[in-house]
Amino acid sequence: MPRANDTVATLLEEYADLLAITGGDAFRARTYEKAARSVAGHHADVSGMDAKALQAIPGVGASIAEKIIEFFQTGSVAAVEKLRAKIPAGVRAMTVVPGLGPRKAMILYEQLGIESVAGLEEAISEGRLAGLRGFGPKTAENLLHGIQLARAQTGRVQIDTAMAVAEEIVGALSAVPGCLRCTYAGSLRRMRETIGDVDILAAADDPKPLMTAFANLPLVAEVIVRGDKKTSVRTTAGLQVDLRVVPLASWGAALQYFTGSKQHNVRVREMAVRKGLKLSEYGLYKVEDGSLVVSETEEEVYARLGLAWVPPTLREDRGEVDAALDGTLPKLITLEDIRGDLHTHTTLTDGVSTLEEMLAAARARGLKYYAVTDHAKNLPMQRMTDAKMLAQREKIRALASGKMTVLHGTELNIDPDGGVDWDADFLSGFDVCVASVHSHFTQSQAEMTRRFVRACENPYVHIIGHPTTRQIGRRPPVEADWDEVFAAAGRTGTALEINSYPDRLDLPDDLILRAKRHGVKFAINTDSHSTVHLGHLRFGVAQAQRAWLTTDDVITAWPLSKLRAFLRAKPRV
DNA sequence: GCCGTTTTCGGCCCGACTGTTTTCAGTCG
Repeated sequence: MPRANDTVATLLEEYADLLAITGGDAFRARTYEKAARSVAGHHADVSGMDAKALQAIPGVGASIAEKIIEFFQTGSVAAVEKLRAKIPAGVRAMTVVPGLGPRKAMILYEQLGIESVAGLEEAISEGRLAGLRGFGPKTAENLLHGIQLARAQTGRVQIDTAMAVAEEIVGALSAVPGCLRCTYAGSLRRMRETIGDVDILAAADDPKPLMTAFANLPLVAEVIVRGDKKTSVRTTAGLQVDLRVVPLASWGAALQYFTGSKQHNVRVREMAVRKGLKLSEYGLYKVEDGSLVVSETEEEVYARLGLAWVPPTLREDRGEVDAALDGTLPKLITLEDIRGDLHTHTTLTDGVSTLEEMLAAARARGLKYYAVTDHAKNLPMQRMTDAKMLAQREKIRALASGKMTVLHGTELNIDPDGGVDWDADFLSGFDVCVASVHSHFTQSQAEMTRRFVRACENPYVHIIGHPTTRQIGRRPPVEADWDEVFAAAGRTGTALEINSYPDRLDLPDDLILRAKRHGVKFAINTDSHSTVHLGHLRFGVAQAQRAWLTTDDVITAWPLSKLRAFLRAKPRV
């Protein structure tokens, strides 16, 4: 089950959207949005909290606390149900289309009766929007483009969503009597950035109890197919999950087979054929007499083919089979190698956890160093000032103690020309500066490239944050000549971020690979806005693995002294 | 609806961009 806080946050978000669509007080809608973010980022579980405890959460007052309690007691909230009855779910769903907000969605519904993305697409192609106030030809064109963008994402979910489902199922099935082994495989084990469906693999002598337990899990909405070897279900959130049960003797071969990727497996099976062997999900066999060679562990299967065991994150047919053959697979960076985080926020800007809470949570995770990098002043909505920044620095210096070194930094805004928020004098006061693009996403490729190159050339910019600025499923990456940007980063000693946030994962793995060829170093950061986001680090590390990175490549895996030397080297550019 | 060493009422994250309008509404970060 999802975290109770996330369930509540989803409900509050929906209520905020419905308020906005029905044209209620905009500030009221925003209040619910804020409360949703705050609840999602709250460290303690809200289920079972009383009104007093709930109201201690910032942004939650008497009314929202009451609704949360009502939700846990009755399973629903009357106020939400009332608005749900007024507005078809499809109207809200239409606002996933970029450029279509609540006001326009409501106009489309009221004037034309449109209540789905498909209905909107049809209406546009039939020209039915013409004449509708506020919907000119350019708007229609932009909406069509937005629909394409939204559609490209359908059917895939963010990696954290899939992981939560998979870990819950593995946990539940592992407890079933007779279950000998259970784990997730497929694209989730390879840690692809989004997941189409979840593959669960289990080993048992008798698959029936596992299949029954699986089909009866609380998160299962529908059983799609049910058999002895395989059962497929759809979860209440619409995610397809396949369970395959194999004999323990086939475990290794099955795990290898169901982890994929398809292209990787094709390459591995070619190796088998050349050795007079045949590889299937049941094992590695001799072609001549059909006798079983090995099948119990993945390591054995790879070894018998003359290959080193290939980490799942590398299994994409990007040269890993050859590397496994001649023993040149990299020693991949792991979660345990990470020593620090250089991009995090607090309540001083848009975080929902205080400085003290963030530091305590980071310490609890055993980080050796941690940079607080709240937004800089040129992002107007953050209302940052020089005085606030300096006051935060004083506070950090006063709080700093113990085994974790706290660095004071900021997340600068790269303006359209490549400049940043402050002058050299003020910038020199920071221990570390991340610089990110937060506006003017649609510049030409040449302008965007120059913008990034100039930012790299700034002696006070140590890290470029979430370089492509994409938001998976919502906003495409900006267009730049990445090789030119990477060359500038390499030349100037500017690290590029691997942002671990599940809807960013930015740089993506293919661009990390390209950047590495230019000698670029990387910072795996969480961009945490709450203590619970610190756990996203695993997803950033996985993207780094997929790009073959080792600890040498990642500055946040370095000891503090080496990191400091890297940061100090920058102003001499 | 929330919140307060400016306020228990009256603000609230502010500004830019876009397409549409002929003075501005909606969307976005």
